[in-house]
Amino acid sequence: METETAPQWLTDEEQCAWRTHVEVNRMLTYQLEKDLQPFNLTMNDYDILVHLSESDELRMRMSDLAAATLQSKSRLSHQITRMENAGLVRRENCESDRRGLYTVLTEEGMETMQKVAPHHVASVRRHFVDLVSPEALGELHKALTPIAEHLRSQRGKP
Amino acid sequence: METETAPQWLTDEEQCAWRTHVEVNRMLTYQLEKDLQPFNLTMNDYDILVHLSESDELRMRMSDLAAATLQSKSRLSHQITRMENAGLVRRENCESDRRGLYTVLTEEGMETMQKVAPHHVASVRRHFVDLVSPEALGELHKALTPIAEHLRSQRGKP
DNA sequence: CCTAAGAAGTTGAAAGGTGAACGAATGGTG
DNA sequence: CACCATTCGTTCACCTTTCAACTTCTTAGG
Repeated sequence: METETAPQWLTDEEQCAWRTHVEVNRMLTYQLEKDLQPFNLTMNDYDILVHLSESDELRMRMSDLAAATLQSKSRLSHQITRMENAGLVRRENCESDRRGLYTVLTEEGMETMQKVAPHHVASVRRHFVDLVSPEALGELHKALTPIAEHLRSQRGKP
Repeated sequence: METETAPQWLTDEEQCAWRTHVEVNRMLTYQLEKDLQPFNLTMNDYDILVHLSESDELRMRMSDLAAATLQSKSRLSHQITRMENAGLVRRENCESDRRGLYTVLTEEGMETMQKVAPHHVASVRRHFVDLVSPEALGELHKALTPIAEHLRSQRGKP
């Protein structure tokens, strides 16, 4: 039995909006990454530092950190090894679950964070936030919210 | 001489909007990539097929394709080698500039494109376009346009 | 012309990412 | 308690991306 349906192509407006969105993301990622380079950090590094610095006791379980930063355990494991070698974080055993580990922000990691954050924020302003009015930013946020919710609900489905 | 300035942190609204934007992008990329997997294509592959299929004579110079898809020449070269092995494209010499090469869409590449496109479009609808009203999509587009322009103007600066 | 500067693309090694398989530890169930 | 499914995090083999070096060709200037 055929269940073929005529494809529901995008209208011109939809296509334009979609392509702009994709393009902005790629270029934005590129710029932010570039602005972090002088500090020898990637966005991935930075993201992890942010999560740790905002968490209780400056530490997070590997799994939680992987979920929070939307990456696989495998990738995070490699990533943390690199950051450990760079002195930004340190692994620490978990008392309550001996399979588990904490990633802990080191003093040096914290200092790096504090040094870099203003530059990164400036970069986000320069390439994104300050380019649109607060109202437009609000609209943007409102438009993206249902999408974010949908995508969160999809995570790890068939 | 100190040129230190108090960092201009993001307001709560700005931060929320920004974080949502980043999160949407990561999750969306993940989903779209996943929806292409059954066809043995990555978004990078697909993007290249789209560019070729929309270009004159179904062919583009390597450099132009690299610029259009926002990747380095080196990366594109490896990428095209893989796609060539998969039979989707073929390299062809350029008469007018003997340093140059064309990437040409093959018959098989075209067929793949036609087979996959409806699914990909459906995926874009399901995870993005259809989740917001046409008005909201318009607002989103309007908000992103100045950002896109700014970023285009930044490409390859110091 | 001839030459030097530079553009087009490729290459190979090193770094980063992926996914399956693994050992260790946990926790619910009979 | 003993079992087995499940979770935690790492590791291995394999693939992709990056970066710098390189070849070949073009082009602008003397």
